[in-house]
Amino acid sequence: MLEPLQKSDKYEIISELARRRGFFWPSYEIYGGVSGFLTYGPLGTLLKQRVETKFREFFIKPFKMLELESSIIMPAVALEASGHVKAFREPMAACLECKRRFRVDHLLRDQAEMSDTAAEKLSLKELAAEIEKLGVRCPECGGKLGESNYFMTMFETSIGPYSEAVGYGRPEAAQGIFVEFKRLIEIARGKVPFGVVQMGHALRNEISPRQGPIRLREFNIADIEFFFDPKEPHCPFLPEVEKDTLQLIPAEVKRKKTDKAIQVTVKKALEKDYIKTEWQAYFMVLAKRFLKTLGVPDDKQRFIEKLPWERAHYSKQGYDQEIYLDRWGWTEVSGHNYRTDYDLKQHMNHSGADMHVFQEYSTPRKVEETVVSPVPAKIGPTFKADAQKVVTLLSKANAKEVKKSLDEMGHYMADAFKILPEHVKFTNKTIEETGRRFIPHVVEPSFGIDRLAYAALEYAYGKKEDRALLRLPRELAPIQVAVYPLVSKDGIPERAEQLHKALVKEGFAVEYDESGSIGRRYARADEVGTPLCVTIDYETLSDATVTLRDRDSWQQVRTKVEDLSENLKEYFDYKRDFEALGKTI
RNA sequence: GCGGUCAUAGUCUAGUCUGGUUUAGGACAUCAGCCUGCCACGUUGACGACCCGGGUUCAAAUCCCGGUGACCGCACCA
Repeated sequence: MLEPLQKSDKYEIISELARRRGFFWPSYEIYGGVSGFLTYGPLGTLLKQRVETKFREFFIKPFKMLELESSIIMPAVALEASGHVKAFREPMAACLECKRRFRVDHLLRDQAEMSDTAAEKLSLKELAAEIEKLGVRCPECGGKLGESNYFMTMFETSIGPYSEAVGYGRPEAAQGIFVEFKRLIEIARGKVPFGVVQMGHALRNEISPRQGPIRLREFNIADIEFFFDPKEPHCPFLPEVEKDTLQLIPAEVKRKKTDKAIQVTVKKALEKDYIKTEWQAYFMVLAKRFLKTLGVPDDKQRFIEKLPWERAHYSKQGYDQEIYLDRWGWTEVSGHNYRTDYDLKQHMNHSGADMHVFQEYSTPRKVEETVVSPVPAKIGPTFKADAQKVVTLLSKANAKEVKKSLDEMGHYMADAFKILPEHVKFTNKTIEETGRRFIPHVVEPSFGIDRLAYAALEYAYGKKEDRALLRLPRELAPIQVAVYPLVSKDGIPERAEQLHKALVKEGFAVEYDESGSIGRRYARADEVGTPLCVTIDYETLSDATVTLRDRDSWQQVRTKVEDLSENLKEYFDYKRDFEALGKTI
């Protein structure tokens, strides 16, 4: 009864701490703020860098993936090709009575039982006509609906001062990879499977972003595009992970309107066809392990499949990786989509660039093939001046079609020219095929970096004796080591500064502070997740030893200054625990 | 975008209803001293705020209107 009505949730606590200590805060605060934009302060910038470094170690290095930085502004042609210009807009209409706004395509789906894809294809005029014809009404108050308008969810701009050229802020980093595919595959020396990664900003003009670092208009994304041969979809690393379990909500479970996850091994998920491609399953396991290293335990993670109408336009199968956050419940942190060859095909068709990959067979294959060849001696007299054209046409013609036509109708039409059997001859050839050409398929794990950084903070947050503590994994801590003189007199600060400099030189992220009492400084270090504090005292002056203090246990050990750097390196590489850093005090 | 609630230093907040008693009060944090021999010690001092614009009034942090932003609900989140 006496409990406060609204207990402040972790988001509130974290964002207060984040503002105060410089992790992140809303941008443009002095002008009242603009929602959907976030500024990373000094500590947040470091934290985000650490998350990205971890990401590289986890996904890029082991697979020799290529990392890329392409531009954020994209010309309209590229995004028209990718389908985003069409897909990143929503037809919306307002109810004339209650003024609520709705997505028109959703209304048609729900009220008129029109399929989602059908509704998507309609123009504004056609939508209006359908609404009229089918009598679609406001689902809330039953009022009449007003005119439909598109809301464009990409940021639009123009490129160059006088040009009419339309550009958009990229809504995903992925397109930068597809657009540059030709160069990338060349750099990869033509071999699939291979992965490309792009981390960077992406822009989406969300209608009403409201959740701090969780939903931003400008956000950090890490897209992996992993290209493979659809005829060789086998993932060789699968045995390493197939016994790992995933909390899964496949579409067939989700349709039953339950969000109870089933626990299955990767192997079973593939057998049961819950996950359609091995590579995707593999990356889902890695994603789960990755989140664990950021501090999110297994039981706070799950994967939920997107139903067909929830999926992005390019996706054949999609799972969201969700983690549990105190304020928002299950929250997406990564999306795993099977994009097939959709994007490369689209860019190939629109740009004319060849996006095929050639893969050599281990042994060349012999292929029997019928070839049609023109007979100039007969064609010349028949077609006279057009003879050369006819020869060219016939040499490009498909032998099977020509034969079929001649067999069935007695002639074959090459454009407007009527070809008779005597004009051609057929030969059987054995051709040696050394490989095949195909457009690679792609699975895409795509992470929201801002959400990851936030999740790391939320899961690190805790209290010890009423003091706030960030138990960040040691490789994520913005500041690795703090150097403190026990008191600020008798030459102790000088000795401490000396040590501070030495550690900086060794490459550690070190902080030095001599203000206030030692206890206060420890408390401050705990609050920003600094795992270790080094304290210089009178003993240091006489025997060159220092105390090391552990953030989580507040225990202390004593170690020699000369061993410090080496010991710390091993500690941050997880080769040594805190207790092994010196003699327990 | 709609409806409701709200906006005071770095942070949390008192004051707003009932305009003047306010050079806007406090706590914590920060900074400068003194003190201090290992966990937010004590002490002296300093810095620091009424979201923006308009209106009502002799007088506005306080009342009214508009804007911006935040929170909650609805819608949206491909």
